[in-house]
Amino acid sequence: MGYDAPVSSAPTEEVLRRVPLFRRLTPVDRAHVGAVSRLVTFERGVTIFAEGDPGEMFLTIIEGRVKVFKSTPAGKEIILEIFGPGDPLGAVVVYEGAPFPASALALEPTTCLRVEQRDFFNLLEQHPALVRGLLSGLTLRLAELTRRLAELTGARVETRFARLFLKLADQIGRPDRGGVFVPMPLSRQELADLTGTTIETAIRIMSRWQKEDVLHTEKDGFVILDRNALDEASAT
Amino acid sequence: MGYDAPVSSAPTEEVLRRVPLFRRLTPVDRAHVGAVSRLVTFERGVTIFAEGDPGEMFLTIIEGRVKVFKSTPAGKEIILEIFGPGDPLGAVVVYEGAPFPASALALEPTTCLRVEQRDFFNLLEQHPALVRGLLSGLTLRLAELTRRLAELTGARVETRFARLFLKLADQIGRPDRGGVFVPMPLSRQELADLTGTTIETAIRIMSRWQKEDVLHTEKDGFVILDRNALDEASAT
DNA sequence: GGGGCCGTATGACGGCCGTCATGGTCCCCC
DNA sequence: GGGGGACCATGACGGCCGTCATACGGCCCC
Repeated sequence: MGYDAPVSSAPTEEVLRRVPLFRRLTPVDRAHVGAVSRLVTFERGVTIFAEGDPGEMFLTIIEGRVKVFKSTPAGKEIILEIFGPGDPLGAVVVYEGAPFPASALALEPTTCLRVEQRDFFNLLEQHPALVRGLLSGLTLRLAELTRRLAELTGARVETRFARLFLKLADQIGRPDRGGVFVPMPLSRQELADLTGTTIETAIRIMSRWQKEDVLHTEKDGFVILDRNALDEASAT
Repeated sequence: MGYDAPVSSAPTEEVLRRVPLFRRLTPVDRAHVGAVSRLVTFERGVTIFAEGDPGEMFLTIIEGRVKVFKSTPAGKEIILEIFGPGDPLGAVVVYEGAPFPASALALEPTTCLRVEQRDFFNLLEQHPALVRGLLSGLTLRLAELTRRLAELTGARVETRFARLFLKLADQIGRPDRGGVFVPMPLSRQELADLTGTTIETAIRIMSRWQKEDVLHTEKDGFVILDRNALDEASAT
């Protein structure tokens, strides 16, 4: 097996059951899915697909974290989403011919389930019920993007930071280390890309919050110590 | 027929043929669509649906212009799209239970074809091919939104204005009045909402361009006189 | 005609934040 | 140990642009 290409192997039934889109299929139908799908792995820092690439595959994250981002006309990059296990990648291009509108990069060692576009189409025809899940996912994605769009406008950077951490806290936070621990390590640059600002501004805000014991940065994530302060900042 | 409710009537075969999603159906199948759809009209300034409303219908614009917008947490509004004849409204909520993520308002006297959500679902089951069109539309919408998101970030307001007018020129502009005429009247406030800025800044930019003969505002639209200047500003 | 409202227009002011520059710390690798 | 790179940090400066205030013309309607 080559080491310059992603490692590829057949998925087990147990793995398929963990993919939301395929969960409701009968075991027999899942076997059909398994026959046309492969497990692929990506090392940290590897580009999974790039903006403009032809959308010829459908991926679902099994393990790991992936950032989906887009470059601005000025050359900076803005992070659209950070996806984790169970999230689909490339559902956007399920109909033929459309190129990926954004790029995806593995933030951690990542394993994905890959289905070629043609096979995926056949699956959809055999199982129209899958379409419901796809539409549902696209819809949620659209709603989330419109929300982000509204947020980016006019709000101060600090406000956007506060909202970002509040969202992370609600999604994956858990009580620990004297506050709410968010187990997602992000560099200052990535925080800047998530909020649409520069690294210097990101550093300034994070430094101040560190000093004021609002939010501490740790090796493996962040600890929110003063949620009230974030609520206040997010309201401004 | 009540005057406090939108006027409603049955669509003709000719109207149905003008809806992209139904164009490829056989006349017989279109008759089925016609049986469950109604033509509704909205006067200028009327809210077609509001953010948070339950998504219980699917609309397609037959005639008129509609702005789809979302309010920011600060209470301002940002225009996501301006739709015209043939464009779908509410395709976002085709699966049950999701509320509209944005509001829609008629910019002109507008006629739409309305299909109730339940009927629309039945249509999809009978004609799986329609799903392809829906997925396609949602995908394009997503790509457009990600593009807007990338554009909004970091770019100067004047740059966003230039890009907006260049896009309008490419989409609906035609040579006339000594330049490229864009037949879409938009108030300064609407320009501000489209670019995510304030009305004062919008006025300042438009006034300067008016003086410099880059872009003239007229009753029924805009005339682009110096496309080079816009190209230059959009590159900054 | 006058009053009110809407859209447009213009100026003053100030602050957020982007840009540039510098430096520190940690880690890897030669 | 030294060099280099990645990431974090801090200060100075300046300009874009948001906010506030004011004014003017057009239109509707009493």
